[in-house]
Amino acid sequence: MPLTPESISSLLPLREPTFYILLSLAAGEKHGYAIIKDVEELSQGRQKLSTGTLYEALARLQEQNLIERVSRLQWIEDDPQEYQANPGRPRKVYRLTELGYRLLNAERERLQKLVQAAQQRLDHTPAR
Amino acid sequence: MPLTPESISSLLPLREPTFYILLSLAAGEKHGYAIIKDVEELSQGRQKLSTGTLYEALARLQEQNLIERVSRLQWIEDDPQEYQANPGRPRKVYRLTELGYRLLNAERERLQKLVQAAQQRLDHTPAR
DNA sequence: GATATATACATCGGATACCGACATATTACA
DNA sequence: TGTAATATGTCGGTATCCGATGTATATATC
Repeated sequence: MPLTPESISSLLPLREPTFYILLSLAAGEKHGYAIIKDVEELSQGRQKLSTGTLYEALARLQEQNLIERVSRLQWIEDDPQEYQANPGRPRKVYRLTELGYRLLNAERERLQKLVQAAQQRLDHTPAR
Repeated sequence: MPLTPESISSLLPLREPTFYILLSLAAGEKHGYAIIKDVEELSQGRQKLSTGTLYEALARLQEQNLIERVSRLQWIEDDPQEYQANPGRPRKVYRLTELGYRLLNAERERLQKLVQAAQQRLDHTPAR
């Protein structure tokens, strides 16, 4: 059952891998395996997605209407050169939905407030 | 088995409720129920800890050597006025350990970087 | 044409933390 | 005696993560 825009905050907080997956897709549509590599780079090696985490998350996010499949398989419409440079199993490409963008932004804001609150507490507390 | 300082990063990321519990204790030692109320205020109503979450987390964090019991029950050494103003079941008071402080700081730094990375991505991405 | 290699997708079982519901303990006060 | 307030503790269900394992498609090499 797809979610309505109203229920955004009920999906927060996102767990780390999920947040990174959405963040990766915010920069442009990608297929699963590319997300794994992008997230590792984006996080400077801190977040290595396991395939289990990734593909389960993609299925879940799709069901929640936060991401959607780009209809065609990527390699089908690639030109031959591009195709030869990217052999292998056909790819499934995903992109953020409008709702996905909003969720990602909501989570970013939430994290920002959290960090600020933590900053305050820790700064105003005598070092120990 | 208590953890060594070296293993700090293996405990990250913390989940939201756990982070708030440690953050609450960073401002001074507290008993469990007080943490629940403090976190609700600290998070401006966003994080309401269930008792299940709280007391399970306290047991876990203690085992991990991130927090420790203050030896006495609080009400025993309270002066009578204070005692009469705080009736009820005896309290168990906790405080952060040195390791707990370091973990909390590590997590705050990690979150800060995450927020920055997200900020960059979302700012450099065409609005949609 | 068999085998190896690289890319990519998918599923499964175990582990962990969260959560709401429920139960219990201590004291004051009517 | 019983009710309210404060506080701690336990249990079963659930969601997500994660590593291990398996499968699919194509190229290259022998």
